[in-house]
Amino acid sequence: MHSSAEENYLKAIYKLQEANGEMVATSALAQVLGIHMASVTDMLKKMSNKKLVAYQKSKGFKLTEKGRLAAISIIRKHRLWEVFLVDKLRFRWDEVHEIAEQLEHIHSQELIDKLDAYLDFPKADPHGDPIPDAKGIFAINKSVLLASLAPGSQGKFTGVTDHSSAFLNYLDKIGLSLGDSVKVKEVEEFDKNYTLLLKGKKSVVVSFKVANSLLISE
Amino acid sequence: MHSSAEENYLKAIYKLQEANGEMVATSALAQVLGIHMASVTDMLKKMSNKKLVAYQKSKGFKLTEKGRLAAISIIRKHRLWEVFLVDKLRFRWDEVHEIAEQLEHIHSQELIDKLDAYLDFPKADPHGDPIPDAKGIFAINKSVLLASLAPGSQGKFTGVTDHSSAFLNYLDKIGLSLGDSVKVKEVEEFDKNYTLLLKGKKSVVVSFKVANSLLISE
DNA sequence: AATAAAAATTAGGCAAGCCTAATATTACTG
DNA sequence: CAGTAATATTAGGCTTGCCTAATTTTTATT
Repeated sequence: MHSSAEENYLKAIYKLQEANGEMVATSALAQVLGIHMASVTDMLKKMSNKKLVAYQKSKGFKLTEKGRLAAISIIRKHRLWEVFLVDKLRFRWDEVHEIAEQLEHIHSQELIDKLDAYLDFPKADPHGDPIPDAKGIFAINKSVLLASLAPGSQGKFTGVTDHSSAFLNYLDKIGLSLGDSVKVKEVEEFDKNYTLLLKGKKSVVVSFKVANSLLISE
Repeated sequence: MHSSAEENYLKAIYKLQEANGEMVATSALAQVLGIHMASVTDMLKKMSNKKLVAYQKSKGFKLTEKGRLAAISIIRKHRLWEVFLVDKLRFRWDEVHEIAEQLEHIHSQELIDKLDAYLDFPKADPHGDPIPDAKGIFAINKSVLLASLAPGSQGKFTGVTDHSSAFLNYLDKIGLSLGDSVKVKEVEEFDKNYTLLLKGKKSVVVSFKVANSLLISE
């Protein structure tokens, strides 16, 4: 079994690879984990010996298949626990991340399988992030960033890329919830502000920063 | 916040004090934690500095009030998680201990309070062990060991002192469940075997070892 | 290409928690 | 009460996962 530290590395590398392509840099990892580069070098040497990551000198490193499967398993746990916290324990969607960060490190295959069944095999967590099944397969997610849409396009709001409390609370405040239909009414050239039409009625203006953190499907 | 290691010490010391009176010996703790005495000495020095335990040289040590409260909080978490695993996730009562050993170290007061409410404020875990409330108060438990009862006495089976899978499976096998009424029909002088009458009908013969692990109330 | 800046690694250290071996203390027993 | 056994403690070490400081390698800039 892997240590919590290793699991956090695996998860972070997985997410960096997803976001920025194949190879991941020591510095990028150090930044997202909030630790120093020397420590990352250290750890990656160990994880490389365990065949969880593969080096390519002066190109960075990436997960091996073994590492990828381990990472997905952790992500699965994290997201299932988030569903539990919101659906069953009635936490708000902006409160669950830190607790799930702890729960994801509980080691028990049977626990996570039973939790999955208890939650009725959810396909996405409270932030719209897809939950891989027991075999590590994601129900395909073809969402795009709202910021990539042209005026006139519309779709369904199905996820966020910023999981901070501040951002999630802002969405609550402007009345935007997962599943809502969203239409891009106008994009202001000058400041890149987006004017959106929510659920076919309310209109709100959001910054590029916000538009770039919203995932739209369909 | 305390480390998992510290929490395990706190819990173990609490249980030893409960079982054997005031002072706890280094050797006893080393034995139940499965680590060496020198390590225990080490750790207790640190925990003593943190005012979690109080030394009395050559008499052993015991929990301070601060330590006692911390221990009870961990026990509360452990037992609530056990209820969750059995009542909600449908684990068997002999499967939950190891998983709860991990879950008990999750740090979030809000989580445990919401879990408590979700489970409808249970007073005992699946093994009959009392669950302290949020203030650390136990609903009083006046159970006695079945092995201390004279022939003819009867009561309700409300708990166990042995939480091993082997023992719990044995109870399942002989058909003894929490809440059942039990009458001591006979105690054999020679080998200390107990003949019990379960639920007023079935009669079973159990060893002293078993009788000494069953808690009877009422 | 020379130089500066950025990225990565190496070397040496530290705290937590464990270990073994050696020593000291306390308790038990004849 | 001496001698042994049981208990405890000290001393020195190890691994994990982090740190700082120094150095090397790579990349970017002129």
